Amino acid sequence: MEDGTVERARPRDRILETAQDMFHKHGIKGVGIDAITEAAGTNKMTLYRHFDSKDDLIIQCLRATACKAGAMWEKFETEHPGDKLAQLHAWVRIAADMLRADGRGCDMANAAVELSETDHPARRVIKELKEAQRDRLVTLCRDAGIGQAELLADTLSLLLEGARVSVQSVGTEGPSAQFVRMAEGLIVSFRGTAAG
Amino acid sequence: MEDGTVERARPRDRILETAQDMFHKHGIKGVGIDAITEAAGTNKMTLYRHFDSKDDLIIQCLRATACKAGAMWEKFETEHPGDKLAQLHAWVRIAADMLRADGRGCDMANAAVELSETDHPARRVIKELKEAQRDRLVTLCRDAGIGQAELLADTLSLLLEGARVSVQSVGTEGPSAQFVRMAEGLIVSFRGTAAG
DNA sequence: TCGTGACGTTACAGACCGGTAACACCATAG
DNA sequence: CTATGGTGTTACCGGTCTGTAACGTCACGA
Repeated sequence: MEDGTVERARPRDRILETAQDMFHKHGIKGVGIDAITEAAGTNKMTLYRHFDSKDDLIIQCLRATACKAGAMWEKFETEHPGDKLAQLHAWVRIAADMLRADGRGCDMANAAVELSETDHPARRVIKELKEAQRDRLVTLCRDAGIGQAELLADTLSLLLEGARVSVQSVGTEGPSAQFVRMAEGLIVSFRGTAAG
Repeated sequence: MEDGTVERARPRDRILETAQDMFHKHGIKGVGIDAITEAAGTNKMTLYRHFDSKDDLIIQCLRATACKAGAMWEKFETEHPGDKLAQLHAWVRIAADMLRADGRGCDMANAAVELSETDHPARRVIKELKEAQRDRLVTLCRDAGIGQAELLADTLSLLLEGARVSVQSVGTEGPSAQFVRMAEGLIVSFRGTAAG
């Protein structure tokens, strides 16, 4: 038991991984259950034995993606232990790298756009995960000695969110190309007015 | 001829108006042709006599929406003739009002998220319209005497784009609530460093 | 050896989708 | 009166979608 080879994980894990990737690339409404199961090397029945519905799969995918993103935050701490300001700059750098490399936006934001029904079960999950994401950035800003930590965190959040959407509209050469300059300028500006 | 009553415009106009509204509220992939024609008080055949395909309808809707947005810019000029800085502040105020009232983001950005196929015919239209939008804001910033006009315009663009997405994820009480404070702060900051 | 549970296969239901064909209607212009 | 063009109606095509039923297979553990 428990061989857990990388190339042949359990069906549930393969489905989750494949669905995350395909939802990210093609959008939630742009990919069907059949396409996911085929790409995951399994079948529809097995998917529905592990997930109640497509909506359930969507939610599990969002949680899994958020979990991966959470791992990145731990890397900030290990690479710059104790230096919160360096971690904030690392956040900016990682964000800029994603902008350049990815071409698609944040999975949660994209899902919120696609799932316009106000009572869709995924919406509360999106809100929950996005708020947790915000709290972490606020805490980082505060620990980095920024006076108006909430305002800087929210501004950086909106800038990144906007940049990730802008990339999808006008590409990487558009306004998002200036993201690092904007973010670094804001950090400098907020550090200047720090209320220690 | 040309009675053009408001309550009973020509079918093509009714379809275009209804489609814009429904695409905006429910998303492009969330609305079918049948639903549009029924809401517009007409039928599918009439729609396909005026539009080549759903993709064509999407594109015409995007252009119509952009045209309406263009009318807003003329209002800036009539309400603050010659005073470009006042027009810039008016832009911020209008943007904030939309954030509070609308709940759904920019139609072009939403469409870019939904239509992930890189060769979708609407994508070049989205890019074209978004670039025109950016050019107008850059020009306004420059005419308002801002030194780094492009950088301010791009920053404001990303902030608004991000705010409109954030509203869909976490609602109007999230980071977008600080939009005015952020935008006004940026304008002040950029005016301070103006290179006349 | 036998049972059990996870997984695969096929087929299907029921709904919706975008798009088209054929035909009926009706106001207006000539 | 008649011709014409815009419109409405019905029915349909082929495809795709989520989700389910029934059955077969296979590994593993008791």
